[in-house]
Amino acid sequence: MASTDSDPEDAITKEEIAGTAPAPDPGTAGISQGTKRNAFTELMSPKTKTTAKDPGPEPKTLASTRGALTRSFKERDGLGAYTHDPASFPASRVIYYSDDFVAIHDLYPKSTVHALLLPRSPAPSRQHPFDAFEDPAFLATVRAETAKLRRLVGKELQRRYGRHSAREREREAVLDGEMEWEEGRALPPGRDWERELLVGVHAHPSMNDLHIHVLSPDMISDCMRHRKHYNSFNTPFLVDVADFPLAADDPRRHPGRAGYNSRDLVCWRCGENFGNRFKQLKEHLAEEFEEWKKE
Amino acid sequence: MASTDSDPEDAITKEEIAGTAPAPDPGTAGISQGTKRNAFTELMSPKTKTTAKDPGPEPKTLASTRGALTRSFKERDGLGAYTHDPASFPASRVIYYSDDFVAIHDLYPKSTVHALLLPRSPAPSRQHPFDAFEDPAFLATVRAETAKLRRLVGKELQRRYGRHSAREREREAVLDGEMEWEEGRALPPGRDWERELLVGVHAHPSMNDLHIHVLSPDMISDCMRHRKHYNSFNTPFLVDVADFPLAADDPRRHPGRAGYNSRDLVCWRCGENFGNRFKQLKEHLAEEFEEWKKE
DNA sequence: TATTCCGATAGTGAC
DNA sequence: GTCACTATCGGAATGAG
Ligand SMILES: Nc1ncnc2c1ncn2[C@@H]1O[C@H](COP(=O)(O)O)[C@@H](O)[C@H]1O
Ligand SMILES: Nc1ncnc2c1ncn2[C@@H]1O[C@H](COP(=O)(O)O)[C@@H](O)[C@H]1O
Ligand SMILES: [Zn+2]
Ligand SMILES: [Zn+2]
Repeated sequence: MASTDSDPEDAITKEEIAGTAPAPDPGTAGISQGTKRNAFTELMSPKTKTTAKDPGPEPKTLASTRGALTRSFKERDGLGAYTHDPASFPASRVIYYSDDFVAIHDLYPKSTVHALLLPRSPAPSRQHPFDAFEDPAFLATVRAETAKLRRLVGKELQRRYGRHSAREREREAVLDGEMEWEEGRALPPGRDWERELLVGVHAHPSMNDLHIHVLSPDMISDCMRHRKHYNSFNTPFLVDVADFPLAADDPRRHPGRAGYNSRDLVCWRCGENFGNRFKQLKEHLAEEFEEWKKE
Repeated sequence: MASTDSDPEDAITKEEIAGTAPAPDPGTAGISQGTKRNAFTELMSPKTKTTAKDPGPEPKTLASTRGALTRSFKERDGLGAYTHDPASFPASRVIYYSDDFVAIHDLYPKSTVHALLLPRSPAPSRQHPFDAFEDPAFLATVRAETAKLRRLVGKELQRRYGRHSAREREREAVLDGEMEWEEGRALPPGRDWERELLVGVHAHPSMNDLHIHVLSPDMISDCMRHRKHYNSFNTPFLVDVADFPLAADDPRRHPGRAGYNSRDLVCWRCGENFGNRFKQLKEHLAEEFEEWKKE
């Protein structure tokens, strides 16, 4: 039961990444590909009591950033800080950035891995995603960048949970010569972590700056606190980037009318219906998480 | 601010009434009429952490009583213990009893003084009050006994709050010769505490044994905890004993349909509407209580 | 369908 | 509309050298 210091599921500490300037190469910046640890680890989860060293979801940090920008970031404008000045954030928060995009770790992750892709173009950033994605050129660049971030998040899941995975271990065993394998036959592919990721936008975002969610399907997080959190990622309220542009009569254009957020709670993995019993769903999800890792 | 040991608003301790057997005379038993203190004082209020000396609203006491009776008192039958064996309770709980009635202090009082009258006749005791009161003879005896308890409770209010009351002090001043008063003119009557008491039954009782509430209108109590508590004494859900027998089409026969218990919270004294804001109502009631005592 | 705090509402179990 | 416990649901504020 005791986890070791090098447990890949552990979050690294702030100190361990201190001084690491965000790398300019958007493809790999913030990811130490050959090492066990990388920037895809999170700060201490929010709302747990803040320590002296780590003030948690930092109103202080945002406030100080704001001073430099002569601009006020209200509650729902919090993501603007990242696109305005990505360099001011530690690598534990900003995964990478370029002139056009910033990728970050969600400050209130709803799964064990939860990243956001933030386009930096001011105009579409202020639009509703359904409107912004009407522009085919913009949609294309977002899709391409989302694919990149998706690969990174997939690799992070592999790094964290690969050792639990039956498929990954099979591949490893063949590679290490520990398992019989027909000469010339293709290697076992290992697990396709990317395929299971949730990638999309909320039908009615609360944060004003355009952002695309890229997250593990596990829904394991202390920040997952109520029904709307869960349903926003496990109903049509989450609109896959692949689904754009939306038809004019797509019901997801009226998420309130469709009532996605008030649906019964249903396990994403086995379909069990939990009604309103959020806490029981959470306990069930913890069990599903263990099984899921083993696939 | 510091209260003295003899503050008439204080509850007396269990020790002070220890060994006091309930007096057989239902008219005055449990009330020490000539003294400052009497049995109209309450045990430590429930749900505050129980001490070793006073276990609070005593599941222990009821459980041990049950053993002697070879009978199980479930949650909603808790009042049966008093009519079955009133002598087994301390005078701080049982105000008085006779062959036909037991008067007790409500274990979860919803006002500073809150008594219950329990008829001991088994048949009507198990009926809904609306049905039991269809019997004119029974209703007459209940009315007479309720009038007695009402007088006792009125006297208790006078004992507790009389020193704050302008009308009581006026009378006292005349009696003491401290105030000019025309020769032969009737004395100032003092305050009619009885008149303000709430006396009645709940349109849909939760406790199975027939009981009549007799309580101060102040609604000041730690046991007053939610909207239904308050509305059950401050809407037509409380049916005055004087209103019986009820007409066949009286809307109070269908309290759920009438929605009394889900009404907005309205101050009993000034009529201010607090909507759903129970806590604010409670704070307001504390202020009203101070003013009310001064009347 | 931002978080957080606080409080009102709702379901359960009570031997 | 018993109590007591837990959990769910609901509104309001969120900034201010
Ligand atoms: N200051 C912040 N930094 C990073 N992520 C945030 C911040 N504030 C909110 N979020 C996340 O932004 C997302 C906004 O969700 P939505 O607007 O519903 O698509 C949520 O997942 C939040 O956890
Ligand atoms: N064990 C008990 N001893 C004395 N009073 C009780 C007991 N249990 C409940 N009560 C009171 O009985 C009353 C029942 O209210 P109702 O049935 O709505 O008329 C409430 O005022 C309770 O506080
Ligand atoms: Zn499941
Ligand atoms: Zn008032």
